[in-house]
Amino acid sequence: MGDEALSGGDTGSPGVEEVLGLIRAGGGRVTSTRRVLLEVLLGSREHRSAEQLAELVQARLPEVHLSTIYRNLEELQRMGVLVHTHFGHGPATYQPAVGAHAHFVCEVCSATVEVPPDLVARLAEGAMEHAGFVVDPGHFAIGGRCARCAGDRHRA
Amino acid sequence: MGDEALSGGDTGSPGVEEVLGLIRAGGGRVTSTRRVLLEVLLGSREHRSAEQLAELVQARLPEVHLSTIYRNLEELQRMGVLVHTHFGHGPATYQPAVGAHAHFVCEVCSATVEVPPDLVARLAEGAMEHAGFVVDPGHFAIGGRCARCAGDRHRA
DNA sequence: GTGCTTGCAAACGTTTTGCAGACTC
DNA sequence: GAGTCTGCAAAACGTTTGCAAGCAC
Repeated sequence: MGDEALSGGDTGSPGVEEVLGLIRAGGGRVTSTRRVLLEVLLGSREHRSAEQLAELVQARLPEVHLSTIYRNLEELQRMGVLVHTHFGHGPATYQPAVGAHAHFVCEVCSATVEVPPDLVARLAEGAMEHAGFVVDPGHFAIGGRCARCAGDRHRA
Repeated sequence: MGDEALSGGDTGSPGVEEVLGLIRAGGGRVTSTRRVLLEVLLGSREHRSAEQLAELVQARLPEVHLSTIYRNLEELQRMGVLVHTHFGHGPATYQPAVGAHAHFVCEVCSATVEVPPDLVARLAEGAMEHAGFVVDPGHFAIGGRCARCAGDRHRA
């Protein structure tokens, strides 16, 4: 597919129609599955699993199959519209590439907290200095315990 | 047999016999599978997948089954002897809890680089200040591109 | 009409689980 | 002997793939 910039001149996430236009420009077809998936996906900044996305799409298009969701997610990632993150166990989660953040994820209660950008920046800077490593801020989750669960020691 | 002399392990990694003693003290049985698994596991600081560990154990005890490895790894984690890490795709990897580090993992070539302790410390400090979040330094891998792969941009 | 996309089913790799027999204590 | 641990088989889980029919262009 093309490697053109996504933005149509605005500052936020690309719109559904923009992405569909890119797909068409690259020789792809615009299907209702793709339109609905993009609406669901770009409509929020939440990260969602493939299965959750399938359910949301199926609310409007009951025939859509999970494997179709996976295939479209893969292509949207190739296009740079989405990124996915692995939260320890459980399924990968997908979110729009624009505005993707790193996350802390609680290993006890699974709560997630966005990592503040300056912390990520400091880590990325250190990684570069130490090892020439370019950190991908949208693609990792950092495990630990959230404030609540860290407070409860052993509740035996 | 083991060629290491690990004793009174309060500063270094616990020795095989120490852990076996703990198992026995908890009502567990000392089996040859457990002894060999511990020797393989504590004998290096490398992180290895369950399947790799199974192969290493099977070199000495060919009958050992993968599911037995998983069950023992799970128990050793409950005991705090081991931790596991998820490296994006692929299987989880296991390493001794003592001396566990965070890792950068290259998303292109899969190379791993240890994250320097002071960087982890700074991140952990920031996480605590920002959200009261207690980072678990042994349980996450940070994606990105290593120096070599970051140099090659798009080789289109 | 061309050929990209889809639904379905089946395979995949990793991890977990149920069970009867083997073993440690 | 009692209770833990093991091998085996099979399932569970998230994800990928092969194929023929369906749809956008």
